Amino acid sequence: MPGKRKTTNSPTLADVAAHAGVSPATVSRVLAGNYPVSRSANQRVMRSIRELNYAANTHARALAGVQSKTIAFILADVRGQSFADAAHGVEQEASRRGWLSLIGTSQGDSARELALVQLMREQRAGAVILIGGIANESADDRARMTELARSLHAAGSLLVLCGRPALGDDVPTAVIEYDNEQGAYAMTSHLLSQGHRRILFLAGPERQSTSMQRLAGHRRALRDYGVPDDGTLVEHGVFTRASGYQLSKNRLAAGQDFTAVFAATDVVAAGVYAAAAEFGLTVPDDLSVVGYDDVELAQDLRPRLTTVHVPYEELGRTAAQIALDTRHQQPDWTGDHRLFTTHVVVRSSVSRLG
Amino acid sequence: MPGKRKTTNSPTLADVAAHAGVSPATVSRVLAGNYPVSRSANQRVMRSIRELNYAANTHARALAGVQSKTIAFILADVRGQSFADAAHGVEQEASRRGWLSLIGTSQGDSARELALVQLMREQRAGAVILIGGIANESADDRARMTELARSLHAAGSLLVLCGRPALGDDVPTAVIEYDNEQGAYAMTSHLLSQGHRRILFLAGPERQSTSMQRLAGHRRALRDYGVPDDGTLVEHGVFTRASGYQLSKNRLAAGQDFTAVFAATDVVAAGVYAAAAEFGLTVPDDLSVVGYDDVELAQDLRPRLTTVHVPYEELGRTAAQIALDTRHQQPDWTGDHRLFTTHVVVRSSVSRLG
DNA sequence: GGCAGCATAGTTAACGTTTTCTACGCGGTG
DNA sequence: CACCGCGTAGAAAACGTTAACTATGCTGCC
Repeated sequence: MPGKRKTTNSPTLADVAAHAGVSPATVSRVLAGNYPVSRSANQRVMRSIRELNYAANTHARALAGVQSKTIAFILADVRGQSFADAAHGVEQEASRRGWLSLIGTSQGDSARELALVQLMREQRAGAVILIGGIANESADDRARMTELARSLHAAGSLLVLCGRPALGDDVPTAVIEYDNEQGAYAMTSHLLSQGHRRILFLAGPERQSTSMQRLAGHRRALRDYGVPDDGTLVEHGVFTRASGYQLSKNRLAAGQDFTAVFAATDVVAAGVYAAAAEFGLTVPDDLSVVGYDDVELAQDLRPRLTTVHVPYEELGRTAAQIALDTRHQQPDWTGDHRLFTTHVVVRSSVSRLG
Repeated sequence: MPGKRKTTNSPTLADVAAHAGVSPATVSRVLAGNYPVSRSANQRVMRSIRELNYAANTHARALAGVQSKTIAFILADVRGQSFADAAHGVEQEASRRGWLSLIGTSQGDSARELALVQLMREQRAGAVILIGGIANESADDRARMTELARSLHAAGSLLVLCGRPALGDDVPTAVIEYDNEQGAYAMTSHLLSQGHRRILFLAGPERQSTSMQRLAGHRRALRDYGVPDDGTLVEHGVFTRASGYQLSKNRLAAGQDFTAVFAATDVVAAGVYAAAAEFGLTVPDDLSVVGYDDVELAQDLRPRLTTVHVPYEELGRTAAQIALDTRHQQPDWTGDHRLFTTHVVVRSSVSRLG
């Protein structure tokens, strides 16, 4: 017997039409609701849809020319609290408008990120949001990303940089940033004003944008205060608790030649707390510790952590808003740029010296 | 002048073909690599693709019959550490195989979850993974979810329940669970063995599956030890730090008639720590506290939190594996079921009484 | 020297929608 | 009473791919 070609099939619009005794066009119209359809036809169609348990095929729909309402976002890792907050902002705003979110994780790798953006482009995502800093981005990587931004824009989509520096003035992207450098500057100033002169800075990866910006802010503050900065008080690691623990443990084992630690991230600071405890040091009496991000954890650490507040969720929400609002711009549009501010949240992890 | 219909357009496969001076079929073959193509044609096509910056249209591809390699997962909120861990497991396994992840958040709402599953079905996702418990699920909701599971399965996709009880024996779903009830039983037994008799249980929402299972385990342990359980030592809230703080603060203000608190979640326990501190109570001397989940935070709380370990990331990874491996089953397939075990991690937040 | 068979290439019919175009009946109007 | 317009319906042409057929030179072998 001649069977159907495919074995597993969902009912199609044509099936519904046949079942309801109308044409496919009518079913489509009932679904879209943008064309007059008689009461009786409408009812029959709705009934058939329910009985056949019909689900429209998004792919066919997209091909036929309807926006697919999918937004993409790419971040290093969903497990980081700050990333998760930003992702939540994006997702919330998107779903509030009935959009679906495609997600990809880059592990902070530039090549993988590029590949993901290309994948999202193939999916015809309405916008692609890049969340957080990126590491080891070569000039070539930047050129390719720029090209992707242009392609996306030409296709009526949009590349959005969230928490990351712009690609260039003439690149059609939206960038939603926060003042990373300024936040670090303010924090180091705070430490300095409390009398600290030897501050160990626990940075992230050497060539990671967020890490570099925070380190730059720290250094500028040192310079402005005329505090020597010979680079021996900077350690590079990754943005994890384990890294903060290991790095500070090593330095402590080698002899404590600093009175404060500025961890590039709150979770790194948590690692510092753990190491300090192992050496019998109490925070902040024996060692002051500060972080960056102001995630919930900062309030659970004892003593509560002094840190820099970053409005991650708002950042994500704004990114989604801009992404969804400013697509389909003029061909010569060259971007939008928002800068959020950060501020120091003083809690109890810094002592006053002298 | 007669312009093109659409204003914003990406180059199509036909454009590439024209540019390279070959037929569309040849371009498709070069891309797929499943058919012999001459060296020269191949090169010309690749060159044209690069010059035009071509990106294949996934929708057209999917329509023409190629699996779109998209997996969907739905959870209550990306911000929870345990959810994030599970999501990470899913995403990692998916992307390792070259699949993309669609994500949706339900805020723990059953109706919204149902709507999301339907949306994912319309997207023709290869599998739909539901992560974490669900609240207020009515019998009707369950019936509708069952129907969706069947539709998904009939279409060659699959519904996967991760960290949530099965829908029924004859429903074609994969379920990846951990022993929620047993973990709570073990934890309460531990508290009991340390001499605690009056234990305040801080549960989640009244009709939330995870919360109910944990509470059930707690109660069974109480029963087995012959400890009275009149329900006055159970409070319902939500799985947040704020909820744990408020609930325990209220009870403490009313007079402390318990020696230990079993928080349904580690972050709830963090709230308890905060409240205890406000009342001048030290953990564990004045009050023992335990949690559930064993997220990273448990190690940063002071004293370090005794809790129940749940392998969230592995749960997520396994869900994705099963989802991707066991699609396209026989029509009469009725599911897969995995049960992970939990165990108590003893740290320093419980004192020995008597 | 004819022809089987192989390596390439092009044609064309799907795939499941949406969206023009047409088409048809019918009530009201000049 | 002819005709216009309106409300409703269907036919058919896209949309951008893939894959099943055809088609066309060649190579080499009997």
